[in-house]
Amino acid sequence: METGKRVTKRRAETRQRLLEAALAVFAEEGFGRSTVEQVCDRAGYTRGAFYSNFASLDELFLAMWERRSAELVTGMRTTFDGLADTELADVRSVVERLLPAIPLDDVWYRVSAEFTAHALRNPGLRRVLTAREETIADAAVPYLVALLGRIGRAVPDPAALGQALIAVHDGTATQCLLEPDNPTVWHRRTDLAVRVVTAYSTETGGKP
Amino acid sequence: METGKRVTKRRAETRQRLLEAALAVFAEEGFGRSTVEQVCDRAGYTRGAFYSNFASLDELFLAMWERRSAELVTGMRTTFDGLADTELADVRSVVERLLPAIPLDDVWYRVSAEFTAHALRNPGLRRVLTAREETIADAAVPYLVALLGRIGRAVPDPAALGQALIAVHDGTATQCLLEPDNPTVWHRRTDLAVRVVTAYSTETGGKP
DNA sequence: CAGGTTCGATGCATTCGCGTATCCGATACG
DNA sequence: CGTATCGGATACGCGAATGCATCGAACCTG
Repeated sequence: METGKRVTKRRAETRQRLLEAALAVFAEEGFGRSTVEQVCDRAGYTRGAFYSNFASLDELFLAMWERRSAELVTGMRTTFDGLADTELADVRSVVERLLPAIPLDDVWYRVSAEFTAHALRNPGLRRVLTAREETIADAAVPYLVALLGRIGRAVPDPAALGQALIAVHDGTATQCLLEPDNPTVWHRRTDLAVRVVTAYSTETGGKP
Repeated sequence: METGKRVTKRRAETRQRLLEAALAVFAEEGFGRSTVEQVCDRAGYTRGAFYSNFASLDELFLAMWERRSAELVTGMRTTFDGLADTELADVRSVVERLLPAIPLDDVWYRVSAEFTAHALRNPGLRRVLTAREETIADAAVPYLVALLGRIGRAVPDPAALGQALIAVHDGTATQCLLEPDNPTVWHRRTDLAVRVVTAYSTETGGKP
């Protein structure tokens, strides 16, 4: 009786499996070189199922990306909630708690990078991407600000810090995944984050 | 009589035009969705010419990327040389001289982003990419260090600064090109660079 | 300027991927 | 339970892109 959706059930399962398959296929082949059939094969369906659920590969790509990145944000949020009361001494310790909350998934990052390139070509997708980045910043920065407050630091311009951290994350993520076995790169990633957070916050009077 | 290359002349021209066409086509369509024929059409040749010069689109992609990125580095070098004697007061003025030397080319960045994604899938290309980043850092950091020296600042760990700046550049470039008409993003880009350079350098005694 | 060589054009066969139209089994509903 | 609807499979035709094999023209060389 509800308005709109009259049909459901295994359909969700099918969609889900197609989306998962797409992530894997895109990561291996690259989005541009991927075909509808590859995705269907991996998901265990035929093209009929695909076209019954999506109009095009582009649409699937977008749907997959949105779902996945949304999951990432919620994952971040819960992780943040988990570390409510931990020992915090300085900026470095704060960063070292928060950074691992953003997992560097090789598979996801490949797809993510291609989505960015894709978005740069499609004005419509640009808004989607920037909106997502805003969401991420809005999710992370308040926690960061709170934690910094606990060690006696204030953040004059949270939005600027958010944008800076996203840039730092993206940039260093590339470097880390290009040389996953080079520990130096990873250390420098943390270092950079620490310095940026420091630079965007100021010491205040006392710590509780 | 020289060993090796016995043939040349218009071939260079052909190659060149194919490479240029490839850049444009890849930027518009994305590498993955580009075809040999599209590149040839834009260059004014037929597929015969292509297969006579390259074995595959992948090979062309790599060749084009290498040429272009090499040009970028030499371009940077000459620009740096040009600003030998300019007024420099503080870190910000230094950054404001150096940043524009790295042009944010929309077309190139799209291709570049896809190449990165491509490299993440091909171990062989990873080395190529990291090597190029090293080259870029090696080209830029010495100038930066020298300029900082002129305003009484030293850089304890130039390599770390190099990696940090590359990350910052890549990350903020994405943001700027996603919202090219948003001046805030651009300002923050410069800001971030200034703060990072500041954080990675220390004040010394006097300035000449 | 004559010779052979090289470069790029052309034609062809083939494979690949797409999108649709149709059919059959599964599923919800009365 | 029977039945109507839905979801995915199957089958088909089409267009596009590939890679090669061959041909004619442009190019150096002596």
